Amino acid sequence: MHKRKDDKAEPAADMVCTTDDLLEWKDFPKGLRILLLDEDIHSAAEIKLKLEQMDYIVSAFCDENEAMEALSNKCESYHVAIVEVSTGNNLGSFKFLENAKDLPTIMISSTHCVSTTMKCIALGAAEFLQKPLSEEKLRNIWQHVVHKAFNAGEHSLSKMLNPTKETIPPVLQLPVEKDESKVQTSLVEIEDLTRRHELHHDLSTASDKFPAPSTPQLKQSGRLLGESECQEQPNCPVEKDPMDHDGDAKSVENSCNISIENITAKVDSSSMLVNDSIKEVGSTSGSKSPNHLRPEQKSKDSIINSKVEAGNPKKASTSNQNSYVTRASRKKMKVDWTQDLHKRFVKAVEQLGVDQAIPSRILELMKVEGLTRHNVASHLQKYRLNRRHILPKEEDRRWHHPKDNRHSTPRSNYQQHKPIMAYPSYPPSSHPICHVWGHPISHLPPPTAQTWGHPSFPAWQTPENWQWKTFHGMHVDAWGCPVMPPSQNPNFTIPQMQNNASAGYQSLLDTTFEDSSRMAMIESNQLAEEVIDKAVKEAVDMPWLPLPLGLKPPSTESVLFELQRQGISIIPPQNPNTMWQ
DNA sequence: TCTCAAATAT
DNA sequence: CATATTTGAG
Repeated sequence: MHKRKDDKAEPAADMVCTTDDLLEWKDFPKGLRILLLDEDIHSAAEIKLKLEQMDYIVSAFCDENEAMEALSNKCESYHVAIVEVSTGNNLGSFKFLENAKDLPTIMISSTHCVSTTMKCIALGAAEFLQKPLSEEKLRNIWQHVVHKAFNAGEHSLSKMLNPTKETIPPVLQLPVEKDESKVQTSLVEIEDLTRRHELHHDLSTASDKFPAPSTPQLKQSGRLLGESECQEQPNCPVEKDPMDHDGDAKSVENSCNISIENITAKVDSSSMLVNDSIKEVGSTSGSKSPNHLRPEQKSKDSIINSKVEAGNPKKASTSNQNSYVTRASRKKMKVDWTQDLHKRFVKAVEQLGVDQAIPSRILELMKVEGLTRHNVASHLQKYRLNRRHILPKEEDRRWHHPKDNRHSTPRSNYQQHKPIMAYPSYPPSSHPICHVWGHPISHLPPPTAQTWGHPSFPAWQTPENWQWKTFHGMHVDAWGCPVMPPSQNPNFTIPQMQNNASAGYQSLLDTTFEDSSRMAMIESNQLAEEVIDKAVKEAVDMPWLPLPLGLKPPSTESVLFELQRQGISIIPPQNPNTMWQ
């Protein structure tokens, strides 16, 4: 965000219009000013003509530099840009695109190239249209302006209503949040706005109204809304800029604060996973779009825009028509506990100590925008439940695998191993376990930062399958037990993993013997003298039994010597040879 | 506020 | 039908 502004002395092409402007704008799309850039003069003329027939005001350019110049000079003059991407002028077009950061830019091309499209979108293009441009497509471009205004409007409205508070509504806007009111306000306005435009465009098809741009859009933020659902999530639409809100005491923390949305985004780009963290309960397709757009795009308002961009307009149902906004605002969000989110959760829990982990604190520590205490509480409930079920077993298993201790991290308090004395299997949380093997027990927040893994990507977890439902064998670990030393690659095989059920029994068998003897050793140490004495005694008393481990039969010489010492010089004739053999 | 348990949604 | 998450009560 900030980056953008600093980067290039952006010709304040920003916010060409706001919701207010739109409200004032009587016959809205009419008079929309469009900057058209197409190197092909004919094409340019053609498009221009079409646009003008729709009462748009068009400034056509065939030269990219001219266009850019125009942009920088009279930036305020355009509401939207349409830029042609031909195979020959790729670079130029992109340059323009990059330059027109704050101007909704629609890329057009006669060639269909996914990667180019991707690139455009990634660079912040609002849409990518393929030639020939249908009238419908062109007619719809005004929607980008609305989206733009919409997003900006949220900012300003929020600001106005609550200058000190978050400028931007939390990504996840829940009904209970205080922000509700102001958001609501903006929603109402927007809704009103939409109504008015519906009147104007009465004749167009329903899908023309609100449904997004004509081209199926990528959800840059990695989520798709239900196809027939509202395309925008008025209450959670704006990209959170950590620095941008919450100027108060929390500001520092906020640097690592993260919205659910952002978490998702990060995951998306880093692990190629697309997980929606929160989605509308009602939204139809939970379809995950496999789009991994480069981070660059984040700079622009792309995240917002893209999110705003709806799915397939053709599917837009009539239900959109009335109060889609209102409905959206009411919609309950479902928190999807992605591995990332869960990771945060677990981290928080561990920091607090499993014992003292309560929803409110966890929530604080997690620093996830929009997440509510309820959400956390719920998850905590499940978390505890799970541990209750799984840990005992796990402990049992570990009880037989003392050596595993070597790898367990101090933090994994609930992975602690059983004490020597058997005790009913309770969740470790209910009683701090004393460690037999001398491993540090810290259910308390380790003072030092993340010692057991990368903050955003603890290694102990297989990203894709953090949920026990997916890989039962991984449950315990998946539930956040840092069982392995930090590693660079979250996917590599971890020793601990092998000891989980999922790894099968082989490893169990493999280690049993060693573990047992290990145990024996330890016990021996503990009872050192007793044990040794006993062993010796047994050996002496019952020479016919195999000698205890570690004891060797005396040498003939030493025996003879001892006998002699005791005054027995004559060895009994009875099979002296077999006596010790 | 926290927890537990029932209700719901996927 | 099972599981995950929300909702509601104590």
